[in-house]
Amino acid sequence: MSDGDINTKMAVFQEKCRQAGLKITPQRLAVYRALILSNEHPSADVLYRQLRRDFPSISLDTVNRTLLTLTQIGVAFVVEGSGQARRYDGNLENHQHFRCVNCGKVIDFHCEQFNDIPIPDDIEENFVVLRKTVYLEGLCQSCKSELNSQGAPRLNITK
Amino acid sequence: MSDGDINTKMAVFQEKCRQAGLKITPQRLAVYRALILSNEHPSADVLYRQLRRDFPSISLDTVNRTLLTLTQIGVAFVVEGSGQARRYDGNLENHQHFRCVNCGKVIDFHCEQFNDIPIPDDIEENFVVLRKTVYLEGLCQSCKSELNSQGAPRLNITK
DNA sequence: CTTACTGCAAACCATTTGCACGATC
DNA sequence: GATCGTGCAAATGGTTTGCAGTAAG
Repeated sequence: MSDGDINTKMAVFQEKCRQAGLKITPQRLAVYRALILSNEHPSADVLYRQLRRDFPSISLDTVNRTLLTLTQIGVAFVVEGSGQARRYDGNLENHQHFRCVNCGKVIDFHCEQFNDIPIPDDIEENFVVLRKTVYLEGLCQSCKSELNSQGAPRLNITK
Repeated sequence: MSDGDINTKMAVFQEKCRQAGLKITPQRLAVYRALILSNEHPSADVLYRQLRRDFPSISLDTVNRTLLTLTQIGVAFVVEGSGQARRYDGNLENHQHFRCVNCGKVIDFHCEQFNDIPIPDDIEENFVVLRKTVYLEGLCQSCKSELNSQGAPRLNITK
């Protein structure tokens, strides 16, 4: 990513913060910048260790809280299923999962078309693929109506 | 699932245990049975509470350890990313993730074809879909060669 | 009779919460 | 100056580990 791209993203981010009524703090900017500069889908801890170098007073809590905020204003998201208690599936037949971001339920669904998706050549050649699945995230039927009846839903991807 | 189906699965499971040199214990059978009877992708804790009803002496540790064993002999798997520290992604462009089950790294890849997958009607109608992604799991390039050079790899999906 | 499995307790790690101080608007 | 954000400390929840007793092969 070029310096220009980064500056643009930082500007957009600051604008989003203002729109959301969030204050622009050095910590917030630093966490967001570190996140978009990373391509390793970092955990809070990884970012924290990194940020501490340039920002010795930053705390892990702030990193955690800031990352949560970033997902809430829609400038970041949580990598598939991470941060949830480990869940097991004993059904080895080909199927897909939908996860409700509100209640955490994982619901099976089936779709022929999904099973037939080919794996890209560059992956097939250099990696060993053990599992392939389509993953959907959103609101399940009951959470959808629950949130509708409450008015403005505040979607919290990490819940 | 019919009683016949369950009995078949239990028999296959016992055979797999023997092949893997694992002892057939009442706890192991109970955990596996509870898992395949559940369609809610349970966590260890959920299974534990359920199992305790019929098996008051079972411990949460045994459930945890047994579930790990089940993934190792290939009769169960861990639901996408669950059980890992929460990881964040600040890249909102359409892309897919490959997760290495050995080192935990999450690697981005791109594939036009994946972006165009339609969401099944029954999901589209009853759920709110906020994110759609193809998720691959396996061994990355470096772990692949590392494990090759070590001889028989013992794949541990949860690591 | 040997080896592996289980249950318990303690340790560990990631995440959350309450609170007082400090910074932003 | 009011409100929100931060850092600290403690609490919580999930998972792992070491160990001694117990059960399976």
